[in-house]
Amino acid sequence: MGINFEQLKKEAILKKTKEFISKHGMGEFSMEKLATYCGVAKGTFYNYFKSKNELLYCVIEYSVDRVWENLIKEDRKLKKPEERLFNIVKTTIEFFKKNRDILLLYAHEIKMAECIIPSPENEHGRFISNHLKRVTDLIEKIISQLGVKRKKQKISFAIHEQLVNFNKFYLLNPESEEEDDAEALFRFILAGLEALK
Amino acid sequence: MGINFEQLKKEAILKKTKEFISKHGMGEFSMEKLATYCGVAKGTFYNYFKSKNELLYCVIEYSVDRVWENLIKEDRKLKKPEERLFNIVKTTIEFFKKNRDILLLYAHEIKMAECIIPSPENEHGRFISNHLKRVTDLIEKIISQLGVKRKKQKISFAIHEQLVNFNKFYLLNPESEEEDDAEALFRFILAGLEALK
Amino acid sequence: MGINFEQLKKEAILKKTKEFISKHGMGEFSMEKLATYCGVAKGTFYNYFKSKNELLYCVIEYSVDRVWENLIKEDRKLKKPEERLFNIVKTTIEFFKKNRDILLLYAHEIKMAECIIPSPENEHGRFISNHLKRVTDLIEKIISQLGVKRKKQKISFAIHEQLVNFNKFYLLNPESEEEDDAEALFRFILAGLEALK
Amino acid sequence: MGINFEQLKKEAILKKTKEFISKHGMGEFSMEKLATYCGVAKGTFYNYFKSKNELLYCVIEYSVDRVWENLIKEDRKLKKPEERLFNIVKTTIEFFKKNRDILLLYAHEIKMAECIIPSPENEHGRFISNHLKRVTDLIEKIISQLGVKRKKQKISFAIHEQLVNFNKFYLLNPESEEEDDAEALFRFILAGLEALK
DNA sequence: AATGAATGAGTTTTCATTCAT
DNA sequence: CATGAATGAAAACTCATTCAT
Repeated sequence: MGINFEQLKKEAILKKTKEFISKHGMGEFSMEKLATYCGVAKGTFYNYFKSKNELLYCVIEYSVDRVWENLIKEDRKLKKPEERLFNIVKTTIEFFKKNRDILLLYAHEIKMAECIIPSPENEHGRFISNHLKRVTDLIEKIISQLGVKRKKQKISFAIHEQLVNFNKFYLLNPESEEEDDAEALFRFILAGLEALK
Repeated sequence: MGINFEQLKKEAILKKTKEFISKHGMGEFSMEKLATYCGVAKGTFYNYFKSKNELLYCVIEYSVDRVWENLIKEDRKLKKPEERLFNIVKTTIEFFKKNRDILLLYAHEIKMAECIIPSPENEHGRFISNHLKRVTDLIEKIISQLGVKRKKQKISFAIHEQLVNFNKFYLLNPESEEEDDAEALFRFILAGLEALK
Repeated sequence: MGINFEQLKKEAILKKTKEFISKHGMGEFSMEKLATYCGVAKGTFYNYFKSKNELLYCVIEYSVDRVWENLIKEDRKLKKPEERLFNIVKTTIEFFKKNRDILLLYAHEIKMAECIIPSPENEHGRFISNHLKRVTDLIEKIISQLGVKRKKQKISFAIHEQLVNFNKFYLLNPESEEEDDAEALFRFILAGLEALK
Repeated sequence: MGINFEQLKKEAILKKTKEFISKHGMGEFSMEKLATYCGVAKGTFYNYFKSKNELLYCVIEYSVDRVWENLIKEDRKLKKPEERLFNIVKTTIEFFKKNRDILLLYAHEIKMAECIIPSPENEHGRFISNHLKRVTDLIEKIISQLGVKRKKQKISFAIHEQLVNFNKFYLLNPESEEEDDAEALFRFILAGLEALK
């Protein structure tokens, strides 16, 4: 059982692509420019991904899997619903804070999926849909434990959107990051949930 | 004081463009296809807008102004902060529910602005920034009235993102629209705010 | 009922393309070079033909239709099978002599159809098949009149191939063209047919 | 005097290439695909042939030499011109029937030579020209024996083209192969030749 | 000798924009 | 003003060939 070099190289490309988009934005993106940035030939990408779109889809899916990993690893160690909810708030905010390029990709994915709604007609659309589902399902279970009875699915969705999009605030106001933002948001959400029991 | 035909035609184009994007998505968008859809020649657009991007920026700005108009018209009639907050929740959700095409445009604007952060370097970026500011400022004032002291700007932003993005839920789950979603969200937010006093 | 400018322009492009291939061969062919040769922009071709392959298919079909027109126009005026056969021999040889570029295209079509056998799976393949059929059917009727009973379809095919490919001889031996080649071939074929009655 | 391994490998590659083209057609041909089909690495080909075109030229020349071998071996045993002519008709038709892939290559060679006329400017063009000449010269001698006086070169060429291209009929009509086609063609040609004495 | 990842020149194709009518 | 054919820059993609291992 040797090392999967193919996989390693794929991931190296995905990482560099993420980095490029993060630095220069999607408006600057082209296979040519990416090749120059990566210091490889254009054709090389096509040895690993069958088209530009496939490469971009993979970057998104790769990033999205990293978010989930971060989230679930900690969640598994926790029991109390309050702690689990706090973990989600904190981890999500932290993760996007450290990976702002993903935010851009997330946003752009909307365009690539050719619609804000991840289309169920293609594999990538289904991947994004499924990811959304696994995260909101997790939140749903937690708020269930907290005693929320009605509109659990909607509220889970609303909370998730809030966390994911909150990071835009840091992008717009780079100087205003504080340690206890996650805690404030957590208290805000927890109190809100109380009102829905 | 005659009729401003120029302006009328511009608005007719903006409306049709919004409609086209709403129906076919940005993935299908091209000046050619838009021309066919509008029943005019491609060149005509260039008599009213200096480029494709300007046209699209104008569509967004036109739509965004409609959101604000709806919001502020009702807000001016109200006094109590709870009522004003409820108006924002209700109006925003309702508006996007009725104008899902704007949601798509909003999303795509991210791409056009070539960055999720409305760039302060161009007029459109400034317009979007300013719009965001006027809405969050309004929310900030209201939650101030409600007694919130700390992190008012951030919380206003978080609430606004939640309302704007909540509509995605309807897009993903078309069958699940209910009358009292706005009320539930309002109660959730109001209770949350209490915790931050 | 005005002039069909679209059609006229299409035909002008087809003629020029034929000319280019005739002059420079398929090995030199590219949309770029063709554009330069025609004195128009690359993009122009795509306003009239949806892809490079469609353009090439159209050139062949256009040429092939010219062959048929030449053949059938005269055939309709004739009654005696000997006269009709002579017309086919003479017209085919003459036509290819005057339109050697078509010969090259005919040959290349083999490659484009991705097989020497015109594939029944695509429209172009069907067009070529049908053309082959209409010509050999015509020959078949004539040799029937001449009293041939057996293997009429095969013999018609063999005669047609001989006529179409005979022109290669002129290409290989440019100096050896003579007036009475058609007559000699006609006598050769006619006598051969006698033996198959 | 050891075994020429180099030559053995070259021939193994040529055989496999012929086979590949026969199975999948030139449209599917690429060095990559051929490598997979042969179970060797792309680079290997370049140890034996200096380019893709050289490889393909060699395949054609290899095949063409097999045709000639078949033809001449039997011819040497025969004396009567009728028998010799029948041998050519029969052997050519049989050979192409058994080696349809060559037909495809022959056809494609036209493209590679970048002209239907085998170009005298390169070695391959000269090879094809010479092959054509040795076959038509043989036919010319035979029809001379049969008493044909005029246009012997042209008639030889016409007969050869007819035999080579007759196989296309079998490709187009796979079900219609018969034992006595060669005989019918032979009688057709023989009778035709009588008329040219 | 064999390998196959990397290469990059060369192609096809798209589409916003212009401009003569 | 409206038109839409023509434009051509820019982008995606292919594949024969090379070369380090």
